[in-house]
This record gives sequence, structure tokens and C-alpha cells, in this order.
Amino acid sequence: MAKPPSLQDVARTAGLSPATVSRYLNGSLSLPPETAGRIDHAIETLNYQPNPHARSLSRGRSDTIGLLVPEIDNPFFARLAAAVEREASAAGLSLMLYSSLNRKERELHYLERLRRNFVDGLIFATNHVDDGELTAAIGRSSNVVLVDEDIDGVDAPKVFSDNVAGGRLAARNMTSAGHRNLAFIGGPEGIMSSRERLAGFREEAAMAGAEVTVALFGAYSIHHGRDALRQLLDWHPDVTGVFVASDELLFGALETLRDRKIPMGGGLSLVTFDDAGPLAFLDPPVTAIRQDVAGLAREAVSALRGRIAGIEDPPVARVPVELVERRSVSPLV
Amino acid sequence: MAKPPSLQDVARTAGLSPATVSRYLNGSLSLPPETAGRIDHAIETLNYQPNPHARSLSRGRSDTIGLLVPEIDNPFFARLAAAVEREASAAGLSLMLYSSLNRKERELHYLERLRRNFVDGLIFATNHVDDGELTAAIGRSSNVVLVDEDIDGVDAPKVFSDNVAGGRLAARNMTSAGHRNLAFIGGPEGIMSSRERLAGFREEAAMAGAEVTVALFGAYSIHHGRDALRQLLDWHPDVTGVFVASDELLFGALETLRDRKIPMGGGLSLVTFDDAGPLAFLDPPVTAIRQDVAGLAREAVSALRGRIAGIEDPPVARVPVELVERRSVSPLV
DNA sequence: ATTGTGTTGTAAATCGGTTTACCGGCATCT
DNA sequence: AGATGCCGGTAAACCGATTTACAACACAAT
Repeated sequence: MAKPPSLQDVARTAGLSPATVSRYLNGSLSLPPETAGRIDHAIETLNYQPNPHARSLSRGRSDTIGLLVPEIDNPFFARLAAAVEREASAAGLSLMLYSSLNRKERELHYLERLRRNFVDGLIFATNHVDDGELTAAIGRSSNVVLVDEDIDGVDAPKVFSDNVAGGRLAARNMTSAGHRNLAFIGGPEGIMSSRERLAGFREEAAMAGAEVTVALFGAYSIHHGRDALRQLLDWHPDVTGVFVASDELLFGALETLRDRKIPMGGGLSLVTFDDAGPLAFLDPPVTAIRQDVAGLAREAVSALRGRIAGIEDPPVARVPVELVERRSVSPLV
Repeated sequence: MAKPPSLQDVARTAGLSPATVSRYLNGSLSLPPETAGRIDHAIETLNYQPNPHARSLSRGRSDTIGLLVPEIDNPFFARLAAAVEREASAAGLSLMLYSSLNRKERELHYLERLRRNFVDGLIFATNHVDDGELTAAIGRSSNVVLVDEDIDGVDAPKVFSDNVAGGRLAARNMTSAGHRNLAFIGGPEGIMSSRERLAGFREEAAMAGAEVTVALFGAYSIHHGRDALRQLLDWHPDVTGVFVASDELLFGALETLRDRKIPMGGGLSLVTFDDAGPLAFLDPPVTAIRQDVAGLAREAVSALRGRIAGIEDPPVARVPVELVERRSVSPLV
């Protein structure tokens, strides 16, 4: 564990000053081949790598960005993290991973680290409604990009899936299979994704002469999925198709279906949102509106890089979603 | 976007020297209440937070650790990441997330960052066999902990699940349901987890007078799961129970089962390993050997912290696994 | 001979902390 | 009175880079 070589060491063995080596390495000085060769050689033999902390301190940036998600397990955010890491790494950035557990103090804490330049920027995903404190904190620091879910009043680049189109696709899929009596099981009521998915679903259903009889909001959780479907079956037994706004909700719904021995598809048609879980391996495989996680990540990282570079950016990007048709929607006779 | 306050600023407004403030904050100096109050007050009003890069540079450590996994999506590693982040955060450490995509260059690259003190330590998970280069690179840097999968010849703390016990549990569950003709679908052949899971499975099967007729190795992938089960059904139609060494393999196997219209449980009994996917929501829910991801994370972070602190540590920790009995194993008449 | 114009560098300040070595003054002990 | 110890605090070096400002030299042009 000898101490790693510093720029000083390189300079010394190359017979030059640290400044020269630094400027050469950073391209702000072009040297005659002979000198350059000496530097390269010294670097090679010493196996020199610059100290990232010194670099960060000096340059005032760290080439590191942060991703803050509510929870890292949860297939959707896991995929998002993977995609963001890929994008960041491709852009020469490291990724700091934070999880907020949806707790405001933790979100604020990590925003604070951004303010202290621990990271150059932050990709922020949350899914709870804000009382204004977050909005204020985000407003205080400029390099933030919101992804997946909106926070009211925040002035920052935003990257969302096209939820409305997703809702439409779900509705179209069901109505064209003959379903007319539909329902929606969503996430928290105040939240953008819930609202928009329902809005699209409702609009498109209406156009086909179908009706969305019930909309049940709650947490994006298995628990809520289970309970909501129970309630739905009890109170609205004539519903034949339900659009479930996330994979977690779907798994909960599946539990209820199993308990009541109602076959998915034949008994009740289902479309879900996300397509992050192993939906293709369920029986029957379930039809889903698939979020383009890679696309979200690409847009988010690119918006963040723009922001860091001080570029004015488009306020909000919408990433298209896609219908992945499987067999959980049965034609209605 | 005013420049954030520095220690200097705090010292100035408190009418003290930077050294005093620093030492006070780091506990190496105790001050009379009046002076301390002045500092606290200055910090409060300026909203001071130390610059982490300066801190890291000066102290030679960053209070940041890295986690390197093959892929972040993949429910098992996602859960591991979540658990490690939780442990790290509880210990006041930040987590850098890296994904190797199982490519050696990337693994080496990240090890290099460790050597440069970008992170204080690295939790390393890989799942491919090594040609010795990794072993060498890991040997060069001391603060590495191996988790989940072994790399031959590496001298570092290691944290693994008790794979052998897991194999045993799987075998016992099947043999006690009357199964005598068993099979194993595993991951890559050379790899510890495959070997150990099979070994335990085989041993315990033998004790019950059952036999593991076939063992099919391959990647830990859906693809391999599907193909292996096909092959198994074709060549060994008398097998009644199969132990599948990961959730991915299970999903592949499920596909084959569905194609051939063989019901899980009644048609073929299955036990899987990991229990990271939504196994409880399959029909029937599938019995699994559950890895204690939180336990793995706890041991790994604690071993790494020990290593960083220079403490001699136990060479390898084994984390118990647990049988989660569901309904994919049917009693054999 | 003087002036200019590159070329090839370097000295020194700076980023924002931590840490070592020390200092002046007061109380206590002998 | 002199030695001892403690309290409250500071000066200055250091971590390892980047960056600004400038210097020495060669060579050509005037």
C-alpha cells in the first residue's frame, strides 16, 4: 500500500514542473513530441492516475451526478438506476445512488449535498405530494432534473413518460376487445402519473363509447392493488376490464384474483403500467404499457448535462410509451 | 447561486481562526460554552456545510464506498444495492454505484478508482470466472470485500450466502414430499454458487435415498432456464422435482412449462433460489430458498468498514438462507 | 540594433478543509 | 519564587490537483 504517485512525482521524473504536466494533460498546452513523450513515459512507469478529490476541489466540479429514487428495489427504479448509470458512465460521469424512502428529510438532505458540490447535479425522482418545502429547496440549487413524477411549482427540466398516451393505449386495447365497463386502479390521488394515466384512459374510453365507472386511488403498493380490486369486485361486479397503473398494483390485484378464483383474462381483463416485472412469465402473460426507461434515462442525463454546462433547456421532455400486448385482455363476446 | 460559505467565513464571523473552528467541529478541541455558541451561531446563520472534496482531500478518505454489481436491474442485485445503500447510509457513508456488465475491463476500471481513493472501499460482486487478472488487481488494493460470489485466490473478506444449506433445504423439501428423482438447473459451471447449491442438494437428496439425476449448468439467465428445462423434459421425463438455482432460471423454466402445458406443482415440482422476484404472485406461488439480502449487506458493509479501519477480520462470513414454502412442490402419491 | 512573435515552459496562488506544533496566561504545587 | 500543568486558541504546513500570469529563449522582420 505505498502512497500512490502524485502529479509532483510525474513532473519530477519527467524533469518538468507540475504545472506543465497538468496543462499538458488537460490539453491547455501543446508540447514538442520529445517532452510529451517524457511525460507519457513517466505516467506509464509510475502508473499515475490523478487524485479525483484534488481534481474536484480545484475545478469545482466532480464529474459525478446523483440519482435519488424512493426505493432502489422496486423493479422500475432499479431499471431506471441501471439505465442512468449506463448513460452517466457513457458520458464519463460517476453515479451516486441515494434512496429517499419517500421521506422528505432525506430528500432535503441529499439536495444539501448537491448544494455543497458533492455532486454536480441530481436526478430527482419522488412519488409523494409536496407541501412546498421541496419546491423551495430545489429552487435553491440549479442542477436538478425531475424525472418520472412532477413536483408542483418546481422550475427545473423535467422528464416524464407520456402517461396520457399510455392511458389511451390501455383504453383502446380494451375497448377494441369489446370492453365497455372499465375501471382504474391508480397510485396516490394528487400525483401527476395517476392523474394523467387516468385522464388518457378516460378520454379514449369515452371515444369508444365505453365508460370508466370507478377510479380507485391509493399508494403504488401491492397492498393497495389487492384491496382496491377486492372493493372493485364487491361494488362493481359488472366491470370487465381494469387498468392498473403500476406493476405493484398488478401483483396485488393478482392476489385478489387468485383468492377469488377469477382467471385473469377470461374472468377479468387487465392492463398494467411499467412493464418492469416479469410480466411475460405470468399465466397468462399480462399486457402492459411499457415505460421506456432507457429513454427516460437518456433524456434525464442529457438535460442534466445541459444544465450543468449552463445551457438553456427545454422545460419538459415527454418520452413515448409502448403497448406490449400479451394475453391478459380477452375479447368480450 | 452565491458561493457557499467556507470554514474561513465561519471563523471570521465567529471571530476565531479556521483551525479552531475545524478542531471544534471535529471534536479535537473542547471550547467554553460562550465560544462554542459563537461558532454554532455563525454556522447557523451562514448555513455552513463543509465542502466534501476539500475534506476528502485533506483527510485522505471520502466516507464513500462503492458497490460493483454485474447489473443493477436484476432483482437480486437491485435488492442488494438497496440494502447496501441502507447500511452505508446508516453508517454515514455514501454509496457509489457501478455496474460491470460482467466485463472484466469495467471491473478493473473501477478497482483503479478505488486505488486512487475515489472511494474508501469497494463491495465487489461478480459472476463470471476469472483468469487471474482480477485476483491480481484485487490483491493490489486492500479495501475490497467480495460478496455473493467467490473469486478464486483472492485474499479479502468474503460474504456469501450459505449455499450448501440452501441446497439441502431444497432437497429436503422435495424428498419429504416424496420426490426421489431430482434434477438441478444451475448457473455457470465453474462458479461457487452453482457448485455449492448443487453439492448441498445432492448430499441431502442422497440422505433421503433420492437421486439427482441431472445437473445442467449455464448462464444465470432466462434463456438458459428455458432451454435447460426443455432438455431435461426431453431426456429425463421421469424427473419429478427440479431445483432451479436462481429466479431468472425459474422464469425461463416457467416459459417451457407453459409451452408444454405442464402445470407447475402438479406436473413438475420446482424450488428456486433467491426469492427476489414476485414469486408469491405466481400461480401457484413458488417455493424458494430466500437469500437474506439485508444480512449480506450488513455483513459486507461491516467487513468493509473493519477493513477500512484496519481491523483484522474474519475471512469469510456465511449468511443463513431460509426456505420459503409456497405451493410449487406437490406431494408425490 | 530593435522590435515583435511564437515556443516552451515555470512560479505561485488557489480550492477548502485538517492537523501538527506551539504559545501566552493563569492557577496550583513545592 | 520557580516549576508544572491546563485552558483556550493560533500559525502554518499540507492534501494534490488547476490556473493565471509571466519569463526565457529562438528566430524573423524592420
